[in-house]
Amino acid sequence: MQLMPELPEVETTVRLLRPMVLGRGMGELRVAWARILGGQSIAEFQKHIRGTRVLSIDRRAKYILLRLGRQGLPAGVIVVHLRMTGRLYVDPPGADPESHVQVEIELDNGHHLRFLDVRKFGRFQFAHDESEILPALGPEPLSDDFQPHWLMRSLQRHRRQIKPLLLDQSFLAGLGNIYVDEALHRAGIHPQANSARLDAERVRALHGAIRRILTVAIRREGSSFDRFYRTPEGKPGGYQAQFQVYGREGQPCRRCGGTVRRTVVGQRGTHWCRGCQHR
DNA sequence: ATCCTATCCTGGCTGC
DNA sequence: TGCAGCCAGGATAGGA
Repeated sequence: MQLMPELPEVETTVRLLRPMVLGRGMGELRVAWARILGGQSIAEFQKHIRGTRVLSIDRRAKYILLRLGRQGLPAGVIVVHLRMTGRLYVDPPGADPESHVQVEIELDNGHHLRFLDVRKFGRFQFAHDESEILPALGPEPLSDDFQPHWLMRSLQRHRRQIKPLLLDQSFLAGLGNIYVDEALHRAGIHPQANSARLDAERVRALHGAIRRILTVAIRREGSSFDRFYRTPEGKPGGYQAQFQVYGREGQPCRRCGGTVRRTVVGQRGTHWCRGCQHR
């Protein structure tokens, strides 16, 4: 079983990295797997970042944005996507790099910003402006833009299976397979329910479930099952202990006692409870 | 508009 | 025990 970093894992990464990178100067770049850079050459990337400082680090959807400046003026941004097995962290001087470190940048305090990615699906890209890289993204589920009436209208505008729709980052930004399964279970919605047919009560429940689950998961510093997701401090997250359905195929539902099932919906492994979730 | 498939990758798992 | 083959899984592109 894998863990793909979703909004809570990316948010945790950003929060823990912030004090380690803010204001730091960017030095020598080393790249093991050039395709991680998304087509840009190592030399170009190095030229762009050399002598810049980190002005800010933020999250948008599942992207990490490291904004850079030179003499206080904006000088581009590094856009990182962890995809499934990526980790971004800072090592102190002398720390032995782990295997699968694909990109590292020496910082002006001798530490290294390291991007580790076993499967190499992640991206670590430079752009003059993040708009060159970020695709169209829906609202942030923890922002004020995400309201029940917005969700109701938007669900009705589409007529899609609810799970693939919630995974669509241009619809709503930041959810992935795990938190969608958990949110649908909490809201009592079948993963294949038609988005346009959910009544107002279900939609309110879904809105509340998404907010609640993401908020608690961030508080727990995300979820980890295996060696993949770790916070930048190297610790596993703690939210996996709260999973109601994800990864619990064949085990009893914690709410109704029925058996948690696993099926495939929209080409994704999907965990749900027939007793709790209806179309 | 929506859905489906292939692609990118590697480690872990299954089955023999 | 060893090994070949299968599979997951986010995002995207291209075809139906």
